[in-house]
Amino acid sequence: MESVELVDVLKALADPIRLRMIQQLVDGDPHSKSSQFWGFEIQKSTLAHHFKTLREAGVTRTIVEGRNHWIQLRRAELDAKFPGLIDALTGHTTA
Amino acid sequence: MESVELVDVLKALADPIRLRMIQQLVDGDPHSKSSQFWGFEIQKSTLAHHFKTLREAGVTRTIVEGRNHWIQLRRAELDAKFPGLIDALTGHTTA
DNA sequence: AGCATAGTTCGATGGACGTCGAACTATATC
DNA sequence: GATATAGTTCGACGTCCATCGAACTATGCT
Repeated sequence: MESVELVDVLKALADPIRLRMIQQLVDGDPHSKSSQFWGFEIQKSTLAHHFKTLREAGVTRTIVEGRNHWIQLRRAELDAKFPGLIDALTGHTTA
Repeated sequence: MESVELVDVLKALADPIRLRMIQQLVDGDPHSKSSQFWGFEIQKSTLAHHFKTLREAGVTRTIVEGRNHWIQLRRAELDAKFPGLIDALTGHTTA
């Protein structure tokens, strides 16, 4: 996590799909990777690609439970390293 | 400015050069576009490309004074539309 | 007018990226 | 073991983008 750079986080989030993903993940809870949950009209291989991009950028972690995978925002680490960033990117825009 | 989308701002700032640019512009004052000011080791055509990218994303404005051009962060508009974003991207990284 | 300077625009190039289908891995169920 | 299901990986394809050099525009200066 120490090696996570801001510019790489921004690259990861500068995509409409992935930006909406973290906005849905902002509550900090693990969410299913099942495509039904997200409502994107993309193939599951593309979905997996976006999950990987977020994880490799240090934005999310993956939890595996048997056949089911969960994705979770690394809220605490991100807030510690980039204070205010997640808040600014997720819904507090018009508040 | 109403049509400025968050994802497009992120695309504009998800580049090492342009991220450093807005970090130098964060004081809100106009800064010379002269390459000496920035200290990047890139050609002036590339510099102009980055200026254009920031401007078209709604992040900066350009002020022309005779032969000299100035670039300025659109601080107030960005703060109004994306509260906390500029703060989060400029300098609070290691604090 | 002639020349220098500040900055942009254009065309080309190489690399990165989003998307997809197909193949693959791994777990669950019968 | 056989089959189904969840999700990833791989290869290909097309598009976008950062970079550069050269040409261009426009202002200032002599």
